[in-house]
Order: sequence, then structure tokens, then C-alpha cells
Amino acid sequence: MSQIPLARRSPIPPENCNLARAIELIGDRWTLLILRAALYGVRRFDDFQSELKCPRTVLSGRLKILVDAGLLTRRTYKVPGKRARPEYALSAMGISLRPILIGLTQWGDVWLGQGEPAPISFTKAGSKGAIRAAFVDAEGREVRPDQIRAVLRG
Amino acid sequence: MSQIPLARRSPIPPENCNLARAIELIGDRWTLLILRAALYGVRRFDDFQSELKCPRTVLSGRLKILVDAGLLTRRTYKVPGKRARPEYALSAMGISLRPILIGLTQWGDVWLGQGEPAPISFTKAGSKGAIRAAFVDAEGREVRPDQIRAVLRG
DNA sequence: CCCTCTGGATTTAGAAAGCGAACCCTTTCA
DNA sequence: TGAAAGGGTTCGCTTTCTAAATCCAGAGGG
Repeated sequence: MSQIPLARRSPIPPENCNLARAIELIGDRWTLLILRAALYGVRRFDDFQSELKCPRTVLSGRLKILVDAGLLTRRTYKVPGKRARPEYALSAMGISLRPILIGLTQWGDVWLGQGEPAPISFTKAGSKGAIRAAFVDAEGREVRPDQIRAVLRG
Repeated sequence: MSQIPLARRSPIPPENCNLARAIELIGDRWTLLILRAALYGVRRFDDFQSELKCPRTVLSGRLKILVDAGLLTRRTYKVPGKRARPEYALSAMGISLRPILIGLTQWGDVWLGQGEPAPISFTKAGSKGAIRAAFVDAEGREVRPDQIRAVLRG
């Protein structure tokens, strides 16, 4: 019943696969939850900590990984009367994950929502109807999932 | 410089967030690599094992979780002259993750590709140009990332 | 000047999960 | 009857996670 033909191995060895590389980098519970919070605007260590309730060791380790990888930018901010502190803001690399996490949100709304309406939805600025993750061709026209074909290079 | 306004907390508590639920379920290195292989058509225990090179204990545990959650369907297949064996095929729930993992592939091509051309690309059946993950409105027209607005329920 | 508070982070020790190797069970082939 | 092969489980060891305590620097108050 699955549309996917049986294969003994994937067509791309995992060690040369950019999907596998992405999974190595961000495919981790805490890392993904940090990125979720960051996409909602959280930037400070203690804010991440009270949002995630994760061990501070794990948090500082993951933040370091994400900064080193270029997903987060560490810079110091200063509130008058307070000392300077670092904040962790998404870089362009991090922001470009937003469609993926929105897509995963909508997947969760459908399959894990326990029958309740989605607590958050997404629209186009200025209009009301919901938008959704999909595939488009070069002209921005939607391509239905069953029309997607994978093409190997070479 | 980030377009995302500062927030102390995310607008949805993680324990009520379908994105957080999705991350709890599949936000894990091995689980994601299993789903990657499954989307490429891998279905059998030993094929997963030689693809992923992960401990067999981890593999059987993750397969069990994915079957229980409904992402994979376990059924027995029988090659004539061989004994019956289980295979793990994606359910509709699992297949609907495809756009997300393709989006993540393309994110990896851009940011983790080390300057090399993408080893796999995606096209619309019957045409040549590459397609990409994006957002569309109800009529299937693309919505650019900067036009996306989040709307809280209630 | 000293004391305390606060945000950011490291240290430490015990719990959980990951890991590799070996083993088990069933069926099928020689 | 014996070996092979697929699909696991069992068994120890190592790594990672976790929680709690501690550290550290600068600001503000007295």
C-alpha cells in the first residue's frame, strides 16, 4: 500500500547525505526544542532554561554547538543598570529552518493533536486563510506530493 | 538584525505544543535516520541495520516506538522459498513527513553541502526544473517567508 | 567598601541510554 | 542432519544525561 518502492539501501550513502548531516547536527531533542524557542524569539540563557526545563549543562553545551555551527549568533547585550550578557539569536542559517519547523508543527497538529484544534496557525500577511507547507516549482506553483520525483546527480 | 522579536517565553507552553510533541516523538538521531531510510524505501531489519550501522538493540527499540506511534506498519512478508519475515513500511502518517525531510535535505544542501552540488534533487513528474519546499495559501500560490504570520487561537 | 543579588556557566556524582559482541530461535537449503 | 540467514534479545561496558551544588563577575544598596 505504500507508494514507496522497496529498496535494500538508500540511494545516497548516509555519510555523503546532506539530510543525514542535518540530522547529525540538529536531530536531537534538546537542540530542536532550543531552535523552537529561538524561532519564537527566546534569546537569553535563563529564558531558554525556564522554557525548556533542561539541565543547564545541556543547555550551555547545545548553545555552544549551535553557535559553532552557525545557526545561532552569540552577541552581548546590555540593559542599562545591568551588566552585559550574551544573547543567542538565530542567524540566517537558523531562520531558514523556520519553514521546516512550521511544517513539523502542522504535521503534529494533524497527527498528534489529540482532536483539539491547533493552538497556533499560520497565515499570509494581510489575509485570513491558513497556509501550509508544500512544494513549489520555479514559478511558485504548488507541486502535489505524488508528483515529486527524486533525481540523482550524475 | 534578526527579524524575530525578543520574547521571554514562547507563546505556547511546550507541554501543549504539537511541535514539541513531534520533537519528543521523532526528534532523535536514530529515529530520524530510520525515517530517512524508510522514505528511501528501506523496510527490513537487516537493511536498516547495514544502512545505519546502529546497535541492533537501538534499532529494534526505535522500530517498536515508531510502530506503536503509527508511523510505521509492521507486517510480515514472504518471499517464496524463504520464511516469513516482518517488514516495516511507512504508514500515511509516516509518508506525510516526506515534505519535511525533503525540506531538511534542501536546507542541508544549502548550509552543510561543503560547496559540492546536491547529490539528490527533486522535480515535478514530467518536467526538469527543481522544486523546493515552501508555503502556499489555500489556492496553492507561494507565500514568501517574510509574509508568514503566526496566529494564536482564541 | 563590603555584602548581596543575578545571570551565565562549570563541576560532580549518580541514573539512563548508547554501544558492540555474543547468543538465541526459526526456517530453509544443501 | 547440519549450516546459514533473518530477526531479534541478553549481557556488560562506556558515554551521555540529569540534578544539584558551586563558581564567577558586575551592579546596586547600605
